[in-house]
Amino acid sequence: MNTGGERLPRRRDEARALFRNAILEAAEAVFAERGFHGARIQDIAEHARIAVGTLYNHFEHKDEVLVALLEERTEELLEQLAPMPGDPKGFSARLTVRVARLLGHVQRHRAFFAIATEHGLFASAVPPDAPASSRGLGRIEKFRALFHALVQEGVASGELEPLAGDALVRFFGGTIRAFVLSSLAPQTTDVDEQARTVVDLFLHGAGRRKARRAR
Amino acid sequence: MNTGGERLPRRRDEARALFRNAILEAAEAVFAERGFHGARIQDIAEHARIAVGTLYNHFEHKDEVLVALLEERTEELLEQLAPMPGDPKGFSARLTVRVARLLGHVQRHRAFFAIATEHGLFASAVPPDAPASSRGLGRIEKFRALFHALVQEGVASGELEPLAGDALVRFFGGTIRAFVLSSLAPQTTDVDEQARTVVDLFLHGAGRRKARRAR
Amino acid sequence: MNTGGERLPRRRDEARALFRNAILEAAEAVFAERGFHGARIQDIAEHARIAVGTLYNHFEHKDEVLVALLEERTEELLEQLAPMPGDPKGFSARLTVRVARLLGHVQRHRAFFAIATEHGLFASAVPPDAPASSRGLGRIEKFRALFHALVQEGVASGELEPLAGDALVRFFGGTIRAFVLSSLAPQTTDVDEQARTVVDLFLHGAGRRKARRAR
Amino acid sequence: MNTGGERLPRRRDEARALFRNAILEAAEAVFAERGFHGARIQDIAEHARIAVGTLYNHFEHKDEVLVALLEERTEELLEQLAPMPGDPKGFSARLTVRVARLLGHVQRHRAFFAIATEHGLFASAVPPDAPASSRGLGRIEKFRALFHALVQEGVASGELEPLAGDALVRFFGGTIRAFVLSSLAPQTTDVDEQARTVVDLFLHGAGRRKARRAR
DNA sequence: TATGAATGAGCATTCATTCAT
DNA sequence: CATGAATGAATGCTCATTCAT
Repeated sequence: MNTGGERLPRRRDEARALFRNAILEAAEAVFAERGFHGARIQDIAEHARIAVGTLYNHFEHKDEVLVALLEERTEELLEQLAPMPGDPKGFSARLTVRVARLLGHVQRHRAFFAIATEHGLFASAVPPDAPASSRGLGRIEKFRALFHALVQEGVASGELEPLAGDALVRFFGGTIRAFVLSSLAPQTTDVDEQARTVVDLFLHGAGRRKARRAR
Repeated sequence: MNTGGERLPRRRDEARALFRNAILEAAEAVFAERGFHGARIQDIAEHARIAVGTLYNHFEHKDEVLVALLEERTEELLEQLAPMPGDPKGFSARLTVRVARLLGHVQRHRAFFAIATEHGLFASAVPPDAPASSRGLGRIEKFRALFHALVQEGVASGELEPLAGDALVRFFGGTIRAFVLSSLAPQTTDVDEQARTVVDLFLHGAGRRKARRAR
Repeated sequence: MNTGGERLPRRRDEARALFRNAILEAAEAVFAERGFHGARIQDIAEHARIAVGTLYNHFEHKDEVLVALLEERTEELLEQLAPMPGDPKGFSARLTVRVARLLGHVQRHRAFFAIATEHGLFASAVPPDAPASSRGLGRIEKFRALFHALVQEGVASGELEPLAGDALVRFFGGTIRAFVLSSLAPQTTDVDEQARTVVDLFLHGAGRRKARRAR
Repeated sequence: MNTGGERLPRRRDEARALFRNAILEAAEAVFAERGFHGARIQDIAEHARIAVGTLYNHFEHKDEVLVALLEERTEELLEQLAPMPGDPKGFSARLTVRVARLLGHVQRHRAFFAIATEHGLFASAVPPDAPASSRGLGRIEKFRALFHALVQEGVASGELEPLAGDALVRFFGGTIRAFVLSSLAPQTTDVDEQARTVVDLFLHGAGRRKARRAR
């Protein structure tokens, strides 16, 4: 049974979502090509095949477009780290598949993440007063929270050394980031292989091991 | 022998260096306060107590100021990683004191490095076409080269696992970066303690260890 | 006889009038608060609780709303100057009560007249090419005509000096305007007292009088 | 004797004044032709044969240009009302020549005063919050003050009836304004004749006089 | 006829860069 | 060389108006 009263609002919302999406995709492309400051609102609008005014019906400021885009892609990125049905059981194996998923997602949105890293995707240590950054903090926090949860998981499972402060969290973030950056390079790399390296290094470090079986 | 011919040029060069320095310091302050795009050439010139035109006698473009500044501070940063007379002998101990020096330097130039990290201090993976970045590559390369050398040192000493590719280099960079970022936060942190953590994590990872002596 | 054919149109007209009125009242409020250029069509529509499109079903341009509003309030203003049943007989007494009515009306629509005076309520001497003003002339003319009639009345009654040209008309207008402006100030003023002053000054000027009875 | 130390600053100031003047004159022309809101900064700059940026080196905002212009012309207008060497002695005769000067000045800057009257030259009763108006108040006040002084002069000389409040001041203002407006009309009018009428009406009103000698 | 989202021309303002002094 | 005023291209954003529903 179709309740007519809902149909119109739903259509409207769908339309809004379509626009919003088109704008964000256009923005992703233009930002990736020209960088944030080089991207003109005009360009984004044209790329989305809408008028400038229309864009401004959906976003108040240019900043807001970038923030929304970061938000959106971040959310997706975080989803890659979430557990999924077929994931293996052991902590390190689980971690490996998750990291592989994350690296894969980054590679698929390579161009965008390249500029996103410059706009505080992972961390802008001392955020400027810009309004964009205010919401940005929330974004960073989500990362930190998820990393934190992952680390706790490892500590709980006994596979991670309980370390004071958030050193482990930062360490994990830094390790991930280092490999995310290399994922951005144009040459295709084996994501699974990379993920294994990430997790191995994260767990055992770069130090020489006496006897080591399969890694 | 008349050294007059040399004296004047030397004076001139000294004067040029003074100007250049004043400009870079002013730029550091203004960039730190307003970010690169928020900093007007005018502001920098005023802060350096010179005229805009004078600034343009020393730098061709605004970009160039940023690049020169990154170059300068990077150079200093790299110097912190170089071996120094009183440094201990063992690889990990040597590494620790070097990392401590680096973190200390970052803390001293906190405000600047905060914005520098956003402008590819450590790595901008897919550099945009901006002229600034073209020279930037050289800067990144210096880092990579130094990190590479450090890692080789460790491998040679037998304390680092020889890993294919530049994974170790990236891993080291990522680990450093993670802690550099936290150095940028306003609270004073114990640099030596941090350095120990960095090196320990770098060497042994976050995994649980059976028996561990002093870290 | 079936009046149905008339009923509907009448209803329609009533509806139109309701809309028109709501719009004009909303416009009065918004113009008063933000001035003509500061008032967005959107604001007016919202204030009238209708959609922008609806407003455009009743007025072709933004200008037209202002003009209609001026027209409407002007008409009312002119009505205050018209003779009314209980008015006294002598010219100056008649004039006084009329002026008192006018000042009272202005005070009641204070906010609007404040901006109206800036948009040629009384006179925009050299009208710009704006379409708004073209009809505006008619409005000014109505004033002039009414003032003219009043002056003629006075001349006919022998109480006004017959002066060449429209000097008297302008003089009367200027005098009225001076006191209208002060009526716009927020402090409540005694309208009757003001009207007496207006008429007295208009009739006898500001010059010193030898012996003067009750004014 | 030429003091070199002063020459340069003086030149600079002269240059500034020249620019400022050119801008104001251009603005007068463009405002007069298109009205304030119709005048684009671009137009004004072009008319002054300078670049837009240059205009902004002399005025912060578009508003400021209008305000400065009003200020400037107002000042000149007020100067017309000031006593001058050859002026006659008696109050009314003195007043007449002053008013004639004022009307003459208005006629010479006809186009500008036409739009100025719409922007609060004489009085904007309830000033909007616009920054432009804040200084505007000072301008109005100068008028009021001068009118007030003139009126006091008349009262002191015994030729004006001492009236409570500022009624006389407003009355004078209104009378002047009425004739200023008609001065704005394109037909050339005899300024002296008009001035006589203004003063006569101001002094004796429009009422019928028994016996009247020379006016 | 009411609606309100889409439209895009229009404009103030900024700021890197130049160049006459 | 130092100076700093002049330059004008570039761009974010507004808002009256249209029109498909």
